[in-house]
Amino acid sequence: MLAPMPQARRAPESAPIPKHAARRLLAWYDASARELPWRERGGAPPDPYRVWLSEIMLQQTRVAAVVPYFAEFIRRWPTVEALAAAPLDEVLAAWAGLGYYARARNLHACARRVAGELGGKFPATEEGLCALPGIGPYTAAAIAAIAFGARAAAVDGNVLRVIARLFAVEEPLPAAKPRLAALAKALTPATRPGDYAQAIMDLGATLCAPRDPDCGACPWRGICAARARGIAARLPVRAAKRTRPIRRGIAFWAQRGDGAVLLRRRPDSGLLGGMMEIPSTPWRAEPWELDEALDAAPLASRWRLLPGTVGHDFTHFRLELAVAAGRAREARKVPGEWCALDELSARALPTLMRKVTRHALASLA
DNA sequence: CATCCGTGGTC
DNA sequence: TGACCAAGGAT
Repeated sequence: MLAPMPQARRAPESAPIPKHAARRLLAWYDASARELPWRERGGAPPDPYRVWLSEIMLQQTRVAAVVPYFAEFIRRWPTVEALAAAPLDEVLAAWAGLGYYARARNLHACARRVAGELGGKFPATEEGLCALPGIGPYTAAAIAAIAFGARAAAVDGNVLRVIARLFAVEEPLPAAKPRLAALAKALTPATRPGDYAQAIMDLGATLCAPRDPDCGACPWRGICAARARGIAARLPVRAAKRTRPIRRGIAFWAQRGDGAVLLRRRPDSGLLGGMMEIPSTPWRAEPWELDEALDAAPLASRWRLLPGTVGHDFTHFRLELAVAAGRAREARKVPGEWCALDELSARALPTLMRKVTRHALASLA
């Protein structure tokens, strides 16, 4: 029987770590760093509250989308104690439009933990941070490095891409993540780890972009294995995704004589958890007939289907929502709550429901 | 590990 | 226009 051949593949621990890579990146960062509201200038010590808030908002969300939300949150709740004292519903309403609403619920829960049992102080270690709601491995490392100067490697999507290219790792994600994370950690310097964490993410967000990377301007152009082999643009390799199914439903736009609209609160967990909505049928693959949908209507009325539909793409499915309009003749008790039209903007309505509102108002105008 | 969570930008 | 994907976390 033949003995198995030894693997020719290099173990990750033995991959050569380029000398001075971190120093070179930091020099590039010092010369090119963008000015962002949560970034300290002039060597002022970072405020862990601001670092934490920005990192939660930046999860799977672009800088441009976060900037106005960060400013508004800091204006309304300048400290973790202020945020902890706010009603959850106000926090959800302020978060509306930013997406991934579990982040807002966890944000609030985390603020209460820190302001309460932790005496207003965020933990300074990755382990301590990771135990808090809404803080996972990436965010814990980012806060530990940026706010507390710990030598922690914050490995996000940008870093995975940069490292995959730097070492020309062709193994597909997500299987390659542990290897890439180990390489990222080995590359992290003991000096200025917070600036380094932001620098490598900045590199991924600007020059080392997913497509058409600007390798000629990269501080690592001389040491990048993928660039040397001409394969930078097609790394990292990702496993194929499946196509999104379509779900359909009918939303019920119920208006009272005074113009108020009927809203309903969604369950605390799951899709759009804790947010407000226009009541609707369940969402399913098969289209609905209006007659059949009336079983799910929040009240009896002469419902009529408005022309057109509202389309919205979630991560794992596309939703096509028709809208039925009806009048509530009496002020009798119905499930949910009535909301005046000019107060809708202040409610915790996710983007999908704002689309429904816009659609209904345009059709009825 | 796979799946579920929003939204907006980009080509 | 459809597909990709972004400073991820919870389950």
